[in-house]
Order: sequence, then structure tokens, then C-alpha cells
Amino acid sequence: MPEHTILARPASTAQQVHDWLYQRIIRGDLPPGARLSETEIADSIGLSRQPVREAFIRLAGEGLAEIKPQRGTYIGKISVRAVLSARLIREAVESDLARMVADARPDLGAMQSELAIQDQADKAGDVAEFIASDDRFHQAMALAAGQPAVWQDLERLKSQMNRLRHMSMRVFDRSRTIAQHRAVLDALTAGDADAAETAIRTHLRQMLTELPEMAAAHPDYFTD
Amino acid sequence: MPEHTILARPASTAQQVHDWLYQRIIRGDLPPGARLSETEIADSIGLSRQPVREAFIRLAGEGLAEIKPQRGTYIGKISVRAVLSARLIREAVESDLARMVADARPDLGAMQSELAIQDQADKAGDVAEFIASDDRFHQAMALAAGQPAVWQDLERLKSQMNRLRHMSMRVFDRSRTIAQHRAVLDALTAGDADAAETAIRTHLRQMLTELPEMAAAHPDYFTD
DNA sequence: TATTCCATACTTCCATACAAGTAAAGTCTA
DNA sequence: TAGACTTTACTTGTATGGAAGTATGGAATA
Repeated sequence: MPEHTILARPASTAQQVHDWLYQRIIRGDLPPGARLSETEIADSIGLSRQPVREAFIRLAGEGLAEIKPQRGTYIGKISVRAVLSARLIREAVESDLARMVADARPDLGAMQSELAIQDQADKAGDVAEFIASDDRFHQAMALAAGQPAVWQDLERLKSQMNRLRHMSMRVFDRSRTIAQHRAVLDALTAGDADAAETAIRTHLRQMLTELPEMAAAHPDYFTD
Repeated sequence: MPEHTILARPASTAQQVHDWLYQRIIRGDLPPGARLSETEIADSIGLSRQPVREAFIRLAGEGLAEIKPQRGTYIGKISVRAVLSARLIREAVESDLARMVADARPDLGAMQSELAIQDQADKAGDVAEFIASDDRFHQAMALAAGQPAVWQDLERLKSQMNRLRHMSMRVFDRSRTIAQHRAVLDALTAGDADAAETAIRTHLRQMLTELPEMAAAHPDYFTD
């Protein structure tokens, strides 16, 4: 008998509420600064306050919500500092990963097919699918480097960045992103570690120009 | 009246319980795999189960506890994968930070004085102080690079590593750590970015040799 | 002896009630 | 009218009871 259950038990109610709110926040459906009421949400989905409250605690732990005692809970604004910090970390880590991949020369079919999906999603104007594929592209690189756990850690840091991307992808030129991805993949395929590092750093520095523009366009969504 | 309170209101009971347990876990007082009971802890400190439960949820969100529904809550074992992942991230990020510091040539007095503290703590055999100063040394480098937020992000990832260090610092040779720190600081002072990167990478790869030894010595404290 | 079944004592999870604190509206007073 | 005070309607925080699920030990059965 396996010691771990095969059938995954349905997640707890509190976890489900968390996941639901998480998606709505990341996708920008719940805008930064919006008010979250325990009682209101509990009533709307026919639950008591307790599981909703526990979902709030999880969200606050991820930096996506801010619980002000006896005052209210609010969707956290996008922290410019947190975004910049996560971006710097991503650049440092992914450039190391890129060097590892360029040196090891593993199969890169997964990254190749994501590039094709991005081309298609761009033409179709499917922003959500484009962003999802963008993520999978970078994840595939971490996988090719033999470091799946690293991507999981990056994902936790990225949550603030993701909200920004859902805003900026509607505005900014997606073909430029595709071109940058292609440059990365070409360098990796050629096994050129220096070129790969340069390409991935250039790509991830893109956000440094997008962030100020977004912050200027929606000042009330951001905090220092 | 300022809109933000100057005097920090005492944190909620649940938060205090969390902080208390957090310290005990990091310091190894509560060993990996140990059982945590809502009722037991609640009774022992004269509270109801609810705040304790919420503390557990926070700990689980940080990867320090594992809540098994209807079965019990346990101190999470040290995940070898998580430690290795955090280590790789640290190496990538701190080598970028080291280059930034070497190029900018800021004041490095803070790092210098931490080195002196480590010398003293080593001679006195004060392990806790040594580890704390070790952390401040690396934090000072992030600060010198003008990236305090990056260190905060790294701290969250480091929680698994910290538990390991509280175990290994009792075993391993602390003078070696000091020598490595000195090599880093010397390179930074000289403004030699290449040497600084090499020194910090060498230092952070130290753990790669310590981890297997620790895992072999306490196999029940670790999980894949 | 080995195996199956079942009662019991746990655990976490959810619902409900109440307590404590905040903010904003309304009211009184000068 | 201006300002201080009070009331009132919120908010999150905590306590407690019960529901649902799990593991364990013992009894019945082969």
C-alpha cells in the first residue's frame, strides 16, 4: 500500500476561497486598494466568516492583502520596491540558469513550442494565454537546467510582478517580448553561455522601462 | 495627528503565537517532524484554539509547518530540495550584489565590524551570536548595493536554510566561514568585481558539502 | 495465530456568539 | 457657525460548541 493517498482529497474550504481570491487578484479583477470584507464574502458564497478569514491570512502572508486590525482588509497595492526586488532576483537567477542550460545542451523542445504558442496568442490577441505561455517558457528553462524547485521559489516572489504584467501586457508591444524570447532560445541552442546571459538580462530589464510608465498611468494602484 | 500610529500597537495574539513558534522552530528547539497540537498549545498558554490555529496557518504558509487535515499538524522536516534551491538563488543574487558593490565602492564599515564580531563570537563559542552576525554581514552587503528589499526577499527563502545552519554551526569549523567572509570583504574593498564574485560563490557553495553530512547525521530531520 | 470489524479517542475544520476597537455620522454646546 | 462630544454602525479578533474525518486498540471470527 502506498503511504500517500492516490486520490487527492478536495482542498479545504478556506484553501478554495484563497485560491479563488488569489486568481482574481493576480488577474487584476480585484484592483489594488479594493476593500475585502469577511462578512460580505462569506455571505456571498454561503459560508461563515472563519474560512474566509483564514483565506485572508494566507493572502496577507503572500503580500497580496493587508489586514488592518479592527479597520478592514484591503487588496495590497503593488509595491514598487517589491517588484524591483523580485526583478533583480529574477535577472540574477535566470542568468545563472541560462548559463547552465547553454553549457549542458539539453533538449529545448518545450521552450520552442511555447514560442510558437506565443506567436499564435499574440496574433489572436489572447492576453491571458500569452502571459501563461510566457511563464511556461521561463519555467521550461529552469526545468532544462534541472532546477524545477527554483522556479517554484521564483513564482512566489513573482506574484507582485504578475499583477503588473496583466496590466502592462494590454498596453505594451508583445512582439518585442517574442523577439527577446527568440534571442534567448537561439543563444541557448547555440550553446553560447555569454550570449544567453546577455539575452536574458536584456529581456528581464524590459520591465525597468515599463514599470514607471504603468505607475504614472495608475498612480493609485501603486505604493512606494 | 499622524495617520499612522507611532507607537506600534501590540500585535494580535495570533501573530504573537506565530512569532514565538517561528523562533522556536528556526532555532531548532522544536525539531523537524515534531507534533503540534492546537488544543495542547492553546491550553498551555491560556488561549482558545482559534489564534493558535491561525498561527499554524501562517507557519504552513512559510513552509515551516505541515497541516494534515483531521490528522494533525507537524513541524515540517527540512526539505533538501528547498535548501538547495534557496542556496542556488542566494549564490546568483549575492554574486550580482557583490559586483554592484565592488563597482560602486561604497563605505564598507558595517561589514568590517560584523567580521570583528564574528571573530569574537567564535572565540567565545557563542553560536547564536555568530549566526546572527553572519546574517548581518550579508545583509550589509545588500545594503551597500542599495538593495535592502532584496535581502528581505532572501530572508523569506532562507528560513529552511537557517534551521540547517543552527544545526551545522555547532559542528562545522567557524574559522573557515570567517576566512571566506574576509576574502569577500577584501575583494569588495579592492573594487575587484571578478574576485568578489568568485569569493562569494565559493563561500555560498560551502553548504553543498555540509548538507549531505548533516542529512546523513540526522536522516529523520530531512525529506527529499 | 492471523484477520476483520468496530468502538473510542483523538485531530482539524467550520459555524456561531460575543468582545474590542475604529470611524463616521449626528447632536449638543458655546 | 464652529467645535467637541456621543452615539451608532461598522470592522477584525477571540472563545466555544459541534461536525467530519482519522488512527488506534480491542474484541470477535476464521
